[in-house]
Amino acid sequence: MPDHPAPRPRRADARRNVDALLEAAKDVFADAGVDAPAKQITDRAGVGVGTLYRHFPQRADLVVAVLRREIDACAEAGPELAAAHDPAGAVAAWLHRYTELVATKRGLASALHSGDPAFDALPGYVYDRLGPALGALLAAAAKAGQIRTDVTAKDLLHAVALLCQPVPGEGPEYGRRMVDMIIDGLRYGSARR
Amino acid sequence: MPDHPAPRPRRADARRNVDALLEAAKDVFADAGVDAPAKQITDRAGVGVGTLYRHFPQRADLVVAVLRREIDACAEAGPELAAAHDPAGAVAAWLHRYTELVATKRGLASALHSGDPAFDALPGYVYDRLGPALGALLAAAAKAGQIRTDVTAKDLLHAVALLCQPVPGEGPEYGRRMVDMIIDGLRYGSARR
Amino acid sequence: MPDHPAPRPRRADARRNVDALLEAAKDVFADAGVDAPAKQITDRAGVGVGTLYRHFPQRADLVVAVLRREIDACAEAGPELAAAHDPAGAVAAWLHRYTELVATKRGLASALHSGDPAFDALPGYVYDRLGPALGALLAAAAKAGQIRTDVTAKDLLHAVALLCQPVPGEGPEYGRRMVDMIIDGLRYGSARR
Amino acid sequence: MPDHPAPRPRRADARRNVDALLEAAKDVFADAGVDAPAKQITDRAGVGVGTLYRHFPQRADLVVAVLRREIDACAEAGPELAAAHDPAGAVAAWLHRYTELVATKRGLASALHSGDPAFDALPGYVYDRLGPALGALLAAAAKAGQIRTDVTAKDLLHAVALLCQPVPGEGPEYGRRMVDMIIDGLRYGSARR
DNA sequence: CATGAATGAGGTTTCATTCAT
DNA sequence: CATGAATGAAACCTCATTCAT
Repeated sequence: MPDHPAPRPRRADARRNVDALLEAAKDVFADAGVDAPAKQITDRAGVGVGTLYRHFPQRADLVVAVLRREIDACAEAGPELAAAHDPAGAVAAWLHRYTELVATKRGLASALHSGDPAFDALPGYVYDRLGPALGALLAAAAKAGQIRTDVTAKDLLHAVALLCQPVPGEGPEYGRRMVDMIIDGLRYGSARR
Repeated sequence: MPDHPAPRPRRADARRNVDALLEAAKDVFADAGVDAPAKQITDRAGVGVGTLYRHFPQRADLVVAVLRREIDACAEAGPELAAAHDPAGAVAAWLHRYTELVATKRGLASALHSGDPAFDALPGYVYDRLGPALGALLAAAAKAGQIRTDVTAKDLLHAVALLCQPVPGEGPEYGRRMVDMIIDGLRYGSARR
Repeated sequence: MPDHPAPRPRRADARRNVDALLEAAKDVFADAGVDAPAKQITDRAGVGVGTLYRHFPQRADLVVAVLRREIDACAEAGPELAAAHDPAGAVAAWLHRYTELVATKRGLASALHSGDPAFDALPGYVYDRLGPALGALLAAAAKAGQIRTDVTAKDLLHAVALLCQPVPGEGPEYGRRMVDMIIDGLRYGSARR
Repeated sequence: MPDHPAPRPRRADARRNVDALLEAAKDVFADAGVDAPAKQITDRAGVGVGTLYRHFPQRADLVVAVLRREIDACAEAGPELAAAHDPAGAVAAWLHRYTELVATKRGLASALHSGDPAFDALPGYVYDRLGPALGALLAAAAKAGQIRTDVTAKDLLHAVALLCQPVPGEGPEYGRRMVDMIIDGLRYGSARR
């Protein structure tokens, strides 16, 4: 498993700026696409443009950082959800959380397709981080006899990514319904067995 | 069924230019996204920028025209495919053809999501044009006893649009496999019956 | 006195087009300045742009033609006004008419100042045409003892052009008041004498 | 008396640029009219086009700034002229100075007539700034018994603006003669009294 | 002769990026 | 380190002019 280092400034104010930029960039990318003017991001983050370029010299650096942050947050949501739901419910809750990431990734689609080698590592990062996170929840639910056992985390990540993409003309509840349907499938397999 | 008029210039040279622009725009949009510079399109079409702006004053006008052209081409491909394949094969062939349109539409996703009212009529246009086209093929295959009868054209259009989207990190053969899987499902339902 | 030939097409439809263009250009110049798009003029005239360029190959040709038309119309208004008013009243009426020309000329000011030699003949044309026109009215009024006799047509044309220019921030009645004041001065001089 | 704030950049280099732009714009407007290409202005000012648009996002902003600068300069010329001439001579000198402003304003006429509300405040600004400036000179000259006392600053500003406008076909000495004539009128009234 | 489609130079404006403060 | 002013390349779009129809 490759390691994926993330740059972190030392000084507290610098770190605050980086955080603000990532938060702002996530929102702006969602609102206006990856090609949104840098000024829009720095204004929302409350910093000067120079600060953006100090921390993220290339636009791709910022995009990668935003996505990794989202991926990390999604991966790290596992334990908390496991504590708050029964095993199968935790899987469902986590998959719903995961669709947010899918939606984000979709917003960045044009950047990801740009061919810039800076993005090459991202798909691997997704599975490295999310595979184990979902895998643990699946294992727990399978152990509890609540879901079928023949579905891998990777398959599920893939299927949900496809089926739960936000569809033009449909609201977010559409993806929600799709996830619920998948969960039902997982449970059904368990019950029949 | 609402009518969807498409403006067509009178003069022969003007029509040639419009055609060249649409063809060029389709390719450029696929290569470089909807926000590609206008010059890239006009150069590929072999016309001056002024010609682009004469026929498509707004960027949205061009996008809409490209999509309608694709939709029309897809709808009109039905009869030819019906003649070249057995009924179920024609459905499969048409769905493969349809995935090209899905891929195109995906490239224009950011435009379609822009909220510009110019795009409002497009989703309806898709179903108005493609529903009957696929419907006819389905009916023929069902009549021949080759596929199950309880799937509507609209459902199928929707499912294929979701499942056969080109996936980042996967080649086009991925979508192909997915369509084949769906077709198998249609045939299987027929056999069981 | 130099002669000032004006081009006139032979065919009736061509002449109609030229007239329509001059009328349209006068209005458009007044509304939107001399730099208004040619299309605006041709649309208002109801002809194609090619027709404009056939008759007025240079923009200056059109400007000159519009002004000469206005000057001619102003000059030719003399007899009619003489018939409709008493002698001094005819002078006043004609000077009011003349302020319209001044206002027009003012709208074309930037063109006239452009240094284009095409405009060189215009100032002379103004005096050649309007001097006699006003002169005749002045002579009649002087002969009738209604106005003073020591003011030349040229002086008056000049003074009125200065004092009755439309002023930013003042409506057209301002120029009217100024003309009336001048007329009073002319009469007063007559009375005192 | 309303206040008319003028925005001034903080940084020294920014202020230098703004000054250079205003100076350049004044000259270019005089040479080539208000519609002169922005590039012409920035080249003369020795800055990039972006700098122009940073400080004056709209063309009207630049026009207003140029005019206010001219008005201010004219108003502030009073004391110096008062020190250099006898009282009536100072009035004459100031009115000559004022005709430069009139000429400038005339060059911007088409902009001022555009109906853009950005210009609405300008006429008021003229009288607010120049009324007191000329008023002080008039009062001093009247007190010295050199000119008549029954002419207000506003009347004079207005009359000079009309009569001393540069006339097509006449050089600048024409306006000079007109001002001198007016000054004579002012003195004559004093003498007769 | 009239038309209006095509052209492309030339203007405006935006914005990524650098760098003085 | 942070800021935001300056830069200018590059995009947009308009419109004067030509010329095929």
